[in-house]
Amino acid sequence: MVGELLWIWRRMIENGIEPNLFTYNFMMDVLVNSMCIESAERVFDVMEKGIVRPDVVTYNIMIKGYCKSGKTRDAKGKLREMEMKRVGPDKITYLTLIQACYSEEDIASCMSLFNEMVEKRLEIPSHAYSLVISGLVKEGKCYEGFAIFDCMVKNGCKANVAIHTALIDALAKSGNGEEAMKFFERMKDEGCEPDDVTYGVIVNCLCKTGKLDLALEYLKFGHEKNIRVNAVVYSSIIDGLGKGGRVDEAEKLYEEMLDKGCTPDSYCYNTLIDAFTKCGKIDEAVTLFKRMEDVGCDQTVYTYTILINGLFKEHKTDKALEMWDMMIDKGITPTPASFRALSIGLCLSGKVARACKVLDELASMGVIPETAFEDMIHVLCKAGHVKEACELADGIVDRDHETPGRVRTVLIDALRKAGNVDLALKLMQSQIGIQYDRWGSIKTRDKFRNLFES
DNA sequence: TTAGGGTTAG
Repeated sequence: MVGELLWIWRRMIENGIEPNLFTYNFMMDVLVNSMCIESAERVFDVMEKGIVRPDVVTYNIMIKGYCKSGKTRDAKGKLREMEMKRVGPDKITYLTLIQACYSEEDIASCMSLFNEMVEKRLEIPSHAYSLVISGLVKEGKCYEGFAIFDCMVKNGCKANVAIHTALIDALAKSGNGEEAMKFFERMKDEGCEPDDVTYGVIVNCLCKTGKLDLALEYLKFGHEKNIRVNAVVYSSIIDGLGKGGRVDEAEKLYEEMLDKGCTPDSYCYNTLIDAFTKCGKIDEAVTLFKRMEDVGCDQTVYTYTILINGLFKEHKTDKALEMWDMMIDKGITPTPASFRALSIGLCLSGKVARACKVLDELASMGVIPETAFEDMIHVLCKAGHVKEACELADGIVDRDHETPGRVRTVLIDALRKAGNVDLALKLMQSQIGIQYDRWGSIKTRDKFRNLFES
């Protein structure tokens, strides 16, 4: 398409036909949609130097191009350029930019762009409200989200199903389950028809607040009313059932899901695997893990974390380590939570050194789980392996991972939380771990493990 | 001629 267009374009120029604004913009849009951003930039430059100057549409297309290629900064620069060249940005300019900032989770920029729209008295499309409200509530700013919602209603803009859904979800997540249900009723009263995503949010809210049977009723209702029941609805209920110890029902629901032709996603598999590991059905969990691979469903860092936790719970240390290695081999980046699962399991099975080795390997990969040592020290103290905790603390300082003062604080806290108040006090009163000279550098350092000798 | 949403897990 682009090649043919360029050919025609060249013929036009050769025959002395000067493209008009419409042709230029059309050309720019084709280039941008084909991700030929640099070519679009060149056309833009030609226009700027020629007779047919870029108008608001040309700018909007260029901004779209920058946003599509992740160059949000350039896109914002183009907006300022428009203002300098006195080409007034319109609602499409702002909406394109707000969308890009929203995708990058830069809600502060969404807000300031939105405010500019308000100041310029531009017509605000419902989608702009949608993005700003969703962005605010995602950041936990429920109150601010509702303020924009009220302002939207005042301006005569009707809230659509997405805005209502985002607000219901925000209420549910901030612990106002009842308010969420009230808002759901209000939405229906106002003639806004809930869709499958709204039901997903409602069902999830019910599951999280322990109203599982009500969630199951909604599922039944959905089937009766022929509402599309999506994988999220199933995952939420399967998770709720699993966490409530109703694993057989969770499994049945998974089968129902398959019967109804709803494809389980990785969330769904993970929740069911989690349910299996929690009730000791580790073999079933591993079977499901293998099935994910067979059906081409991505095994994520969550899948591995759940299984590593489950395998350690069943004292299958080698299998858990195998799972960890498999994850690394597949190029899946471990998260602090996944390392926590591994390190806790290893520490509790007496393999503290192995956990430290994995931690060093992670550091060489550039992955540093921030609370790793703290977690390990806490878990060792909690299990009564205080001597190992102290040895680990020494190891941490020896490897220059942390300062003696910081490790000392962590150890005191861990001892206190584990109920070992005597040792915590002893450590507080002693000089172990921290001996500084008068310039503030470490003079000599006593080992934490000496806590047992004095 | 250009823009377009919200939900789920360790």
